[in-house]
Amino acid sequence: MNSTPGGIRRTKQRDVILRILRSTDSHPTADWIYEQVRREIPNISLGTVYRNLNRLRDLGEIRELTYGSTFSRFDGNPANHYHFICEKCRRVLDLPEPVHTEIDALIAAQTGFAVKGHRAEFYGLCDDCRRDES
Amino acid sequence: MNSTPGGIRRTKQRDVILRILRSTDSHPTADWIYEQVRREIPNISLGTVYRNLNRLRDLGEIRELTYGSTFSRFDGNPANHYHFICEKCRRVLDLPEPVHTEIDALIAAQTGFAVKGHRAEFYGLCDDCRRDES
DNA sequence: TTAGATGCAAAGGGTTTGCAACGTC
DNA sequence: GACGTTGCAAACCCTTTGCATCTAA
Repeated sequence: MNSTPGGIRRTKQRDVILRILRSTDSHPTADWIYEQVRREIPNISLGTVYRNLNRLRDLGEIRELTYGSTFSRFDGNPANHYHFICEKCRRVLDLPEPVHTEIDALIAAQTGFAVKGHRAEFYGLCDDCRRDES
Repeated sequence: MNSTPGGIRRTKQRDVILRILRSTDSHPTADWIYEQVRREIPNISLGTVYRNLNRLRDLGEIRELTYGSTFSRFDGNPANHYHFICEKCRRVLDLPEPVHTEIDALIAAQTGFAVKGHRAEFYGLCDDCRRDES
Protein backbone atom coordinates (compact mmCIF):
# COMPACT_ATOMS: atom_id res chain seq x y z
CA MET A 1 0.00 0.00 0.00
CA ASN A 2 2.43 2.60 -1.10
CA SER A 3 0.55 5.85 -1.48
CA THR A 4 3.41 8.01 -2.72
CA PRO A 5 2.01 9.87 -5.68
CA GLY A 6 5.09 9.83 -7.86
CA GLY A 7 5.96 13.47 -8.19
CA ILE A 8 8.41 15.55 -10.11
CA ARG A 9 11.65 14.15 -11.42
CA ARG A 10 14.86 16.05 -11.54
CA THR A 11 16.35 16.46 -15.00
CA LYS A 12 19.47 17.96 -16.40
CA GLN A 13 17.37 20.26 -18.57
CA ARG A 14 15.54 21.83 -15.66
CA ASP A 15 18.71 22.18 -13.62
CA VAL A 16 20.44 24.06 -16.40
CA ILE A 17 17.44 26.31 -17.04
CA LEU A 18 17.19 27.26 -13.38
CA ARG A 19 20.92 27.85 -13.05
CA ILE A 20 20.95 30.14 -16.08
CA LEU A 21 17.94 32.05 -14.84
CA ARG A 22 19.47 32.47 -11.39
CA SER A 23 22.71 33.75 -12.86
CA THR A 24 21.22 36.77 -14.57
CA ASP A 25 19.12 39.73 -13.57
CA SER A 26 18.19 40.63 -17.13
CA HIS A 27 14.66 39.22 -16.90
CA PRO A 28 15.10 37.25 -20.09
CA THR A 29 12.53 35.90 -22.50
CA ALA A 30 11.93 32.20 -23.01
CA ASP A 31 13.74 32.41 -26.32
CA TRP A 32 16.85 33.95 -24.81
CA ILE A 33 16.91 31.23 -22.18
CA TYR A 34 16.51 28.65 -24.92
CA GLU A 35 19.55 30.01 -26.75
CA GLN A 36 21.65 29.92 -23.59
CA VAL A 37 20.65 26.40 -22.65
CA ARG A 38 21.47 25.19 -26.14
CA ARG A 39 25.11 25.96 -25.50
CA GLU A 40 25.12 23.16 -22.95
CA ILE A 41 22.35 20.94 -24.30
CA PRO A 42 22.38 21.56 -28.06
CA ASN A 43 19.38 19.40 -28.86
CA ILE A 44 17.03 20.70 -26.16
CA SER A 45 13.68 21.75 -27.55
CA LEU A 46 11.84 25.01 -27.04
CA GLY A 47 8.87 23.04 -25.75
CA THR A 48 10.98 21.65 -22.94
CA VAL A 49 12.13 25.13 -22.01
CA TYR A 50 8.55 26.32 -21.80
CA ARG A 51 7.40 23.28 -19.85
CA ASN A 52 10.16 23.75 -17.31
CA LEU A 53 9.67 27.49 -16.98
CA ASN A 54 6.01 26.86 -16.21
CA ARG A 55 6.90 24.17 -13.73
CA LEU A 56 9.48 26.33 -11.98
CA ARG A 57 6.99 29.14 -11.80
CA ASP A 58 4.35 26.86 -10.31
CA LEU A 59 6.89 25.66 -7.77
CA GLY A 60 7.63 29.25 -6.82
CA GLU A 61 11.26 28.98 -7.88
CA ILE A 62 10.99 31.77 -10.43
CA ARG A 63 8.56 34.52 -11.39
CA GLU A 64 6.87 35.19 -14.68
CA LEU A 65 6.35 38.85 -15.50
CA THR A 66 2.96 39.25 -17.14
CA TYR A 67 -0.53 40.31 -16.30
CA GLY A 68 -1.38 36.65 -15.91
CA SER A 69 -2.63 36.15 -19.45
CA THR A 70 -1.23 36.13 -22.93
CA PHE A 71 -3.75 38.66 -24.16
CA SER A 72 -4.31 42.31 -23.36
CA ARG A 73 -7.10 43.91 -21.43
CA PHE A 74 -8.06 47.50 -22.09
CA ASP A 75 -9.07 50.20 -19.67
CA GLY A 76 -11.31 53.07 -20.81
CA ASN A 77 -10.05 55.22 -17.98
CA PRO A 78 -6.77 56.77 -19.13
CA ALA A 79 -5.95 58.18 -15.70
CA ASN A 80 -3.44 56.12 -13.77
CA HIS A 81 -5.03 54.07 -11.04
CA TYR A 82 -4.39 50.82 -9.22
CA HIS A 83 -6.00 47.53 -10.13
CA PHE A 84 -7.01 44.51 -8.15
CA ILE A 85 -6.93 41.11 -9.79
CA CYS A 86 -9.02 38.43 -8.15
CA GLU A 87 -7.10 35.17 -8.29
CA LYS A 88 -10.30 33.17 -8.29
CA CYS A 89 -12.74 34.87 -10.65
CA ARG A 90 -9.98 36.64 -12.63
CA ARG A 91 -11.87 39.90 -12.66
CA VAL A 92 -9.89 43.12 -12.83
CA LEU A 93 -11.27 45.79 -10.52
CA ASP A 94 -10.41 49.45 -10.11
CA LEU A 95 -9.18 50.54 -6.70
CA PRO A 96 -10.06 53.82 -4.97
CA GLU A 97 -6.61 54.08 -3.39
CA PRO A 98 -4.83 57.14 -4.78
CA VAL A 99 -1.57 56.51 -6.62
CA HIS A 100 1.37 56.85 -4.27
CA THR A 101 3.46 59.21 -6.36
CA GLU A 102 5.78 59.86 -3.44
CA ILE A 103 7.33 56.44 -4.10
CA ASP A 104 8.34 57.61 -7.58
CA ALA A 105 10.42 60.35 -6.00
CA LEU A 106 11.95 57.93 -3.53
CA ILE A 107 13.07 55.66 -6.32
CA ALA A 108 14.32 58.51 -8.47
CA ALA A 109 16.50 59.64 -5.57
CA GLN A 110 17.82 56.13 -4.96
CA THR A 111 18.58 55.24 -8.54
CA GLY A 112 19.12 58.39 -10.49
CA PHE A 113 16.53 57.25 -13.01
CA ALA A 114 13.97 59.61 -14.51
CA VAL A 115 10.89 58.01 -12.96
CA LYS A 116 7.73 59.05 -14.76
CA GLY A 117 5.31 56.93 -12.79
CA HIS A 118 4.34 53.42 -11.88
CA ARG A 119 1.63 50.85 -12.34
CA ALA A 120 0.53 48.48 -9.62
CA GLU A 121 -1.79 45.53 -9.45
CA PHE A 122 -2.87 44.06 -6.17
CA TYR A 123 -4.01 40.49 -6.00
CA GLY A 124 -5.91 38.18 -3.71
CA LEU A 125 -9.62 37.42 -3.41
CA CYS A 126 -12.39 39.87 -4.12
CA ASP A 127 -15.32 40.24 -1.76
CA ASP A 128 -17.54 37.75 -3.57
CA CYS A 129 -14.91 35.05 -3.91
CA ARG A 130 -13.72 35.54 -0.38
CA ARG A 131 -17.18 34.72 0.91
CA ASP A 132 -17.36 31.55 -1.17
CA GLU A 133 -14.13 30.33 0.34
CA SER A 134 -15.28 30.18 3.95
CA MET B 1 2.85 74.99 -49.76
CA ASN B 2 0.52 73.36 -47.33
CA SER B 3 2.61 71.69 -44.68
CA THR B 4 -0.20 70.15 -42.70
CA PRO B 5 0.82 66.53 -42.30
CA GLY B 6 -2.59 65.02 -42.81
CA GLY B 7 -3.35 63.48 -39.47
CA ILE B 8 -5.95 61.20 -38.02
CA ARG B 9 -9.48 60.98 -39.36
CA ARG B 10 -12.50 60.42 -37.26
CA THR B 11 -14.49 57.29 -38.05
CA LYS B 12 -17.66 55.73 -36.80
CA GLN B 13 -15.75 52.59 -35.88
CA ARG B 14 -13.36 54.37 -33.56
CA ASP B 15 -16.13 56.42 -31.99
CA VAL B 16 -18.12 53.32 -31.13
CA ILE B 17 -15.09 51.47 -29.78
CA LEU B 18 -14.19 54.36 -27.50
CA ARG B 19 -17.75 54.83 -26.30
CA ILE B 20 -18.08 51.16 -25.42
CA LEU B 21 -14.77 51.14 -23.63
CA ARG B 22 -15.68 54.25 -21.67
CA SER B 23 -19.01 52.78 -20.63
CA THR B 24 -17.57 49.81 -18.78
CA ASP B 25 -15.10 49.25 -15.98
CA SER B 26 -14.69 45.57 -16.72
CA HIS B 27 -11.30 45.95 -18.41
CA PRO B 28 -12.40 43.92 -21.40
CA THR B 29 -10.35 42.01 -23.93
CA ALA B 30 -10.14 43.00 -27.58
CA ASP B 31 -12.42 40.14 -28.44
CA TRP B 32 -15.13 41.21 -26.02
CA ILE B 33 -14.99 44.72 -27.43
CA TYR B 34 -15.25 43.28 -30.92
CA GLU B 35 -18.43 41.43 -29.98
CA GLN B 36 -19.99 44.54 -28.51
CA VAL B 37 -19.14 46.74 -31.46
CA ARG B 38 -20.61 44.18 -33.84
CA ARG B 39 -24.02 44.84 -32.38
CA GLU B 40 -23.85 48.31 -33.89
CA ILE B 41 -21.52 47.68 -36.83
CA PRO B 42 -22.12 44.04 -37.77
CA ASN B 43 -19.46 43.87 -40.46
CA ILE B 44 -16.61 45.50 -38.54
CA SER B 45 -13.45 43.42 -38.60
CA LEU B 46 -11.29 42.33 -35.71
CA GLY B 47 -8.33 43.97 -37.40
CA THR B 48 -10.06 47.33 -37.24
CA VAL B 49 -10.75 46.86 -33.56
CA TYR B 50 -7.10 46.15 -32.90
CA ARG B 51 -5.91 49.04 -35.04
CA ASN B 52 -8.17 51.45 -33.21
CA LEU B 53 -7.33 50.15 -29.78
CA ASN B 54 -3.66 50.68 -30.54
CA ARG B 55 -4.35 54.13 -31.88
CA LEU B 56 -6.44 55.12 -28.87
CA ARG B 57 -3.73 53.83 -26.60
CA ASP B 58 -1.08 55.83 -28.45
CA LEU B 59 -3.27 58.90 -28.18
CA GLY B 60 -3.56 58.37 -24.44
CA GLU B 61 -7.32 57.91 -24.60
CA ILE B 62 -7.25 54.44 -23.12
CA ARG B 63 -4.79 52.16 -21.34
CA GLU B 64 -3.59 48.73 -22.27
CA LEU B 65 -2.90 46.43 -19.35
CA THR B 66 0.22 44.40 -20.11
CA TYR B 67 3.88 44.37 -19.38
CA GLY B 68 4.38 46.15 -22.66
CA SER B 69 4.98 43.04 -24.74
CA THR B 70 3.08 40.04 -25.94
CA PHE B 71 5.67 37.65 -24.57
CA SER B 72 6.73 36.81 -21.05
CA ARG B 73 9.89 37.67 -19.26
CA PHE B 74 11.15 35.51 -16.43
CA ASP B 75 12.77 36.51 -13.19
CA GLY B 76 15.13 34.13 -11.41
CA ASN B 77 14.50 35.90 -8.13
CA PRO B 78 11.28 34.50 -6.68
CA ALA B 79 11.05 37.11 -3.93
CA ASN B 80 8.64 39.92 -4.64
CA HIS B 81 10.38 43.12 -5.66
CA TYR B 82 9.67 46.16 -7.77
CA HIS B 83 10.79 46.55 -11.36
CA PHE B 84 11.76 49.50 -13.46
CA ILE B 85 11.09 49.42 -17.17
CA CYS B 86 13.09 51.83 -19.28
CA GLU B 87 10.85 53.23 -21.98
CA LYS B 88 13.77 53.75 -24.28
CA CYS B 89 15.99 50.67 -24.07
CA ARG B 90 13.19 48.43 -22.82
CA ARG B 91 15.39 46.87 -20.18
CA VAL B 92 13.73 45.56 -17.01
CA LEU B 93 15.72 46.42 -13.92
CA ASP B 94 15.33 45.36 -10.30
CA LEU B 95 14.73 48.11 -7.77
CA PRO B 96 16.21 48.22 -4.27
CA GLU B 97 13.08 49.86 -2.84
CA PRO B 98 11.41 47.50 -0.36
CA VAL B 99 7.87 46.42 -1.15
CA HIS B 100 5.37 48.69 0.55
CA THR B 101 3.22 46.03 2.17
CA GLU B 102 1.45 48.63 4.28
CA ILE B 103 -0.51 49.62 1.17
CA ASP B 104 -1.93 46.10 1.01
CA ALA B 105 -3.46 46.60 4.43
CA LEU B 106 -4.84 50.00 3.46
CA ILE B 107 -6.59 48.53 0.47
CA ALA B 108 -7.88 45.56 2.39
CA ALA B 109 -9.46 47.93 4.89
CA GLN B 110 -11.00 50.06 2.16
CA THR B 111 -12.39 47.28 0.03
CA GLY B 112 -12.92 44.24 2.21
CA PHE B 113 -10.88 42.19 -0.23
CA ALA B 114 -8.38 39.61 0.92
CA VAL B 115 -5.25 41.34 -0.38
CA LYS B 116 -2.34 38.95 -0.65
CA GLY B 117 0.15 41.37 -2.15
CA HIS B 118 0.93 43.54 -5.12
CA ARG B 119 3.28 43.91 -8.04
CA ALA B 120 4.54 47.24 -9.27
CA GLU B 121 6.55 48.40 -12.22
CA PHE B 122 7.96 51.86 -12.43
CA TYR B 123 8.74 53.39 -15.77
CA GLY B 124 10.70 56.24 -17.25
CA LEU B 125 14.30 56.48 -18.40
CA CYS B 126 17.17 54.54 -16.90
CA ASP B 127 20.43 56.24 -16.10
CA ASP B 128 22.10 55.42 -19.42
CA CYS B 129 19.19 56.50 -21.58
CA ARG B 130 18.60 59.59 -19.55
CA ARG B 131 22.12 60.75 -20.34
CA ASP B 132 21.63 60.16 -24.04
CA GLU B 133 18.55 62.37 -24.04
CA SER B 134 20.22 65.55 -22.93
C1' DT C 1 9.93 -1.39 -14.04
C1' DT C 2 7.16 2.64 -14.67
C1' DA C 3 5.43 6.92 -14.90
C1' DG C 4 7.35 11.48 -15.53
C1' DA C 5 10.25 14.16 -18.95
C1' DT C 6 11.99 15.03 -23.52
C1' DG C 7 12.31 16.14 -28.69
C1' DC C 8 9.92 17.04 -32.57
C1' DA C 9 6.53 19.05 -35.11
C1' DA C 10 2.03 20.46 -35.57
C1' DA C 11 -1.57 23.06 -33.58
C1' DG C 12 -3.36 27.06 -30.90
C1' DG C 13 -4.66 31.64 -30.05
C1' DG C 14 -4.01 36.50 -29.76
C1' DT C 15 -2.36 40.24 -32.69
C1' DT C 16 -0.59 42.31 -36.88
C1' DT C 17 -0.45 43.37 -41.75
C1' DG C 18 -0.88 43.61 -47.13
C1' DC C 19 -4.06 45.12 -50.30
C1' DA C 20 -8.00 46.79 -52.83
C1' DA C 21 -12.15 49.26 -51.81
C1' DC C 22 -14.09 52.90 -49.15
C1' DG C 23 -14.91 57.27 -46.58
C1' DT C 24 -13.36 61.58 -44.49
C1' DC C 25 -11.61 66.09 -44.91
C1' DG D 1 -9.20 64.39 -55.14
C1' DA D 2 -5.87 62.82 -51.69
C1' DC D 3 -4.91 60.00 -48.31
C1' DG D 4 -6.26 57.96 -43.99
C1' DT D 5 -9.28 53.86 -42.77
C1' DT D 6 -11.71 49.62 -43.37
C1' DG D 7 -12.79 44.59 -44.31
C1' DC D 8 -10.92 40.44 -45.38
C1' DA D 9 -7.76 36.98 -45.00
C1' DA D 10 -3.31 35.51 -44.64
C1' DA D 11 0.69 35.94 -41.98
C1' DC D 12 3.07 36.36 -37.49
C1' DC D 13 4.79 35.07 -33.24
C1' DC D 14 4.82 33.31 -28.81
C1' DT D 15 3.25 29.35 -26.39
C1' DT D 16 1.10 24.88 -25.85
C1' DT D 17 0.38 20.06 -26.88
C1' DG D 18 0.13 15.06 -28.87
C1' DC D 19 2.93 11.28 -29.27
C1' DA D 20 6.64 8.04 -29.47
C1' DT D 21 10.91 7.68 -27.11
C1' DC D 22 13.88 8.19 -23.31
C1' DT D 23 15.21 8.22 -18.47
C1' DA D 24 15.12 9.15 -13.40
C1' DA D 25 13.90 6.71 -9.41
